[in-house]
Amino acid sequence: MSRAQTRGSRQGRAGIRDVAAAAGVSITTVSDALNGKGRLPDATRRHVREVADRLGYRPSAAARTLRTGKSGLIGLTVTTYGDEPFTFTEFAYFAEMARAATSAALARGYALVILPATSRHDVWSNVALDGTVVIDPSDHDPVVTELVRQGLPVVSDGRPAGTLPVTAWVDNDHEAAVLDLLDHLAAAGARRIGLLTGTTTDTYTRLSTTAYLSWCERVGQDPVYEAYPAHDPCAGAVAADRLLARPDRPDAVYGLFDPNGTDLLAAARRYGLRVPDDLLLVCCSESTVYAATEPPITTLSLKPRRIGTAVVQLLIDAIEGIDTDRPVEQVIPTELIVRTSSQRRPPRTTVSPPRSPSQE
Amino acid sequence: MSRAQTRGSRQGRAGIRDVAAAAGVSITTVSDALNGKGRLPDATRRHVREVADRLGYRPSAAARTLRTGKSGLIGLTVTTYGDEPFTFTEFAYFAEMARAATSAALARGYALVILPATSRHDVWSNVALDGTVVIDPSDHDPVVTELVRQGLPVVSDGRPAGTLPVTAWVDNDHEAAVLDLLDHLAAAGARRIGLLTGTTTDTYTRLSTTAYLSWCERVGQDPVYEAYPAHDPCAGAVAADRLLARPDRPDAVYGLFDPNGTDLLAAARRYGLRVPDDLLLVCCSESTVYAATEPPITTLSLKPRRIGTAVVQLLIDAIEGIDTDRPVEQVIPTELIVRTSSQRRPPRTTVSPPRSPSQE
DNA sequence: CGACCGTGCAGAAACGTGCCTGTCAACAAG
DNA sequence: CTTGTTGACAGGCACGTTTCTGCACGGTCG
Repeated sequence: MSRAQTRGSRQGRAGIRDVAAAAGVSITTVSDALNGKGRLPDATRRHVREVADRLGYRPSAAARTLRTGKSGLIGLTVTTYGDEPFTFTEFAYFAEMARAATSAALARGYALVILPATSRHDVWSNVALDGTVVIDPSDHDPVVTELVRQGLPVVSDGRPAGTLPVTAWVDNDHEAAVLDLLDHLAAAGARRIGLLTGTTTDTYTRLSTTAYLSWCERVGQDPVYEAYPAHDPCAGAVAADRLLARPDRPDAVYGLFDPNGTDLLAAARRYGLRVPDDLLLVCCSESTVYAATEPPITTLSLKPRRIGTAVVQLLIDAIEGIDTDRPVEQVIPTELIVRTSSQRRPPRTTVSPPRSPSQE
Repeated sequence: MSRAQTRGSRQGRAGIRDVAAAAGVSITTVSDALNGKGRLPDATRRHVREVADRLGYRPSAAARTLRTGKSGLIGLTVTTYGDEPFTFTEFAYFAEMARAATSAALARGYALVILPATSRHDVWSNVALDGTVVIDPSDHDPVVTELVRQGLPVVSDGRPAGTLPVTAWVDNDHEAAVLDLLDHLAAAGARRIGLLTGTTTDTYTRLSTTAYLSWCERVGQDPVYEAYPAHDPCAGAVAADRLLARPDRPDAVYGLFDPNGTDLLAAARRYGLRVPDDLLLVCCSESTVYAATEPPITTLSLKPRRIGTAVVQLLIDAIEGIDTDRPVEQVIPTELIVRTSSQRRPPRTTVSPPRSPSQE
């Protein structure tokens, strides 16, 4: 009795015991009634629900997690440069991808936790995750191997390098995208295509660059490229300038990173080059600003929304042990959004409209 | 003994019991040794740590949360339009703010959970939060009142409207910022300043608009503005067009939302207006693209990184019951980044350099 | 020499759920 | 009347920690 009083006078939230006592039933009945399990008459169910509502009862997430082993939390791990969680160059991509992932997770009753890969270990072990999404994991990522060792499903955005044992992955076909794009530029009249690339060794940069080199070899063009540390927003402008200052100046450029479009446009203005007449321009970006620049710039979209959605679906399937017919290795097609900057002879005077927000 | 065997042969992770058994000490000793509590000789501490490492022991976050009542998780709630977690117009702001908030939280041992305000209730109650950051809560936000009722600290980004009982808040002085900005335009020679604003009733839009109206009244100018639903990216371009098509066409425009800069620039081109000669332009944005547009556009920065950091610091202080000397109502100054678009007579030929990434 | 005290550790009670195992009544079939 | 069956609930254990309480022990002091 003194126990009951202690509980009853407890500060804060009401527990399942209080509900059981107030409803005149047992704890089991309350649990079953609220979770829709067991075999109870509807009258009891309604009664218990009503009492729970009246007391403002909210089940303890921690206790439920401890008991069931499922927390309903998914980690969203993003590679970091320096001490900031995500890098400048991937802003729009990450934002869109995270947005889609959050939506998809929420629709299936999960929430997303942002966890930088380089974060202190104590934070990682302090949150109970059901699984993790890893964006572009590095070669032998210690975080990934540790998670896999703990038996947690890990789905990566980006084909895992080496023998990284992820549960599933989703990626674009970066090589095909670059080859397509270079063909597009060549068809528009480009004779010497330059590349603005990064000095980092992540998969995206590596695959795109080798695709460029092999394309050059195939068509017999000397490669013309500049590499810079992609995490430094100022270095991009400098590298764009360097590329256009070369004696073997290209008449078309593809920039691998989001801000390269404005960087290259500014550099072209500085050298008095007209776009697209003197210089064709394409960059990889998710930003809508390139629809309204002067001139509008052709972009390669990696479809981050589809990737974010796919990654989360795969992860939750793995968590819940559902054997869907979804392949565990998915390749999402890219989309080349052709605008003025890559058309030497604009066949129409109309400008492609801004992308609809309700795209898939 | 059969118990011990059952435990020993358990699949998956090792528990604190296993560590205690392997180290030949009690559970208490293990807990104290790993958490740096109690009074133990260093030899015992080292021994226990070593055994724990050898077994790959990771304490269960759920059990710890259940016992201590602290989860180390902070909610990041963002208002939603439609079914997507965050809106288009706030992309750069939200991304920067979330990035800073994540960093600040991580530095103090917390992780962030993204939780849209309109999400289903079951997701909210399924995650154990120590507190929540709310971005721009609406008037009588039901989520906020519910959280406060549960005794959780809530810190809002944006001055809470009405009598919303938040623990603390951080905001810009939007009125002062707009007044300053309008003075800046007037000093640059603007005679009739127009406004591109939103139809929503959130605090930011409301305060900025009333500041504009009161400034107009003070200087005796007729207000010239167009409002549009800010969550629709296409509507912005249309509204920008409408504003410049008016018979009382303004010779300077301030756009409240991030994409308004490119929208207005495109509209000006359509009407053959030169910037800044025929039209002065300023918009509120965190995007770096406006440093490289033609011409570069003056922007008002709300300093989302400082806001994100401040919000998290206040929240964690409240969670941990620390009585700092930090004020619970903080006003962060805005920054007007003056570029060519708002200077009728460019005094220099140099263009302001892109902002350094290492700004505070 | 007994009372006292600080040290080093162990036992066990929570934390709040979910679920497995019973119990008890009612009822039908034999 | 006995026995099997089924519905409607109660009891109690387990999840893996943290932490309060307390025991044994050796040394010190009155």
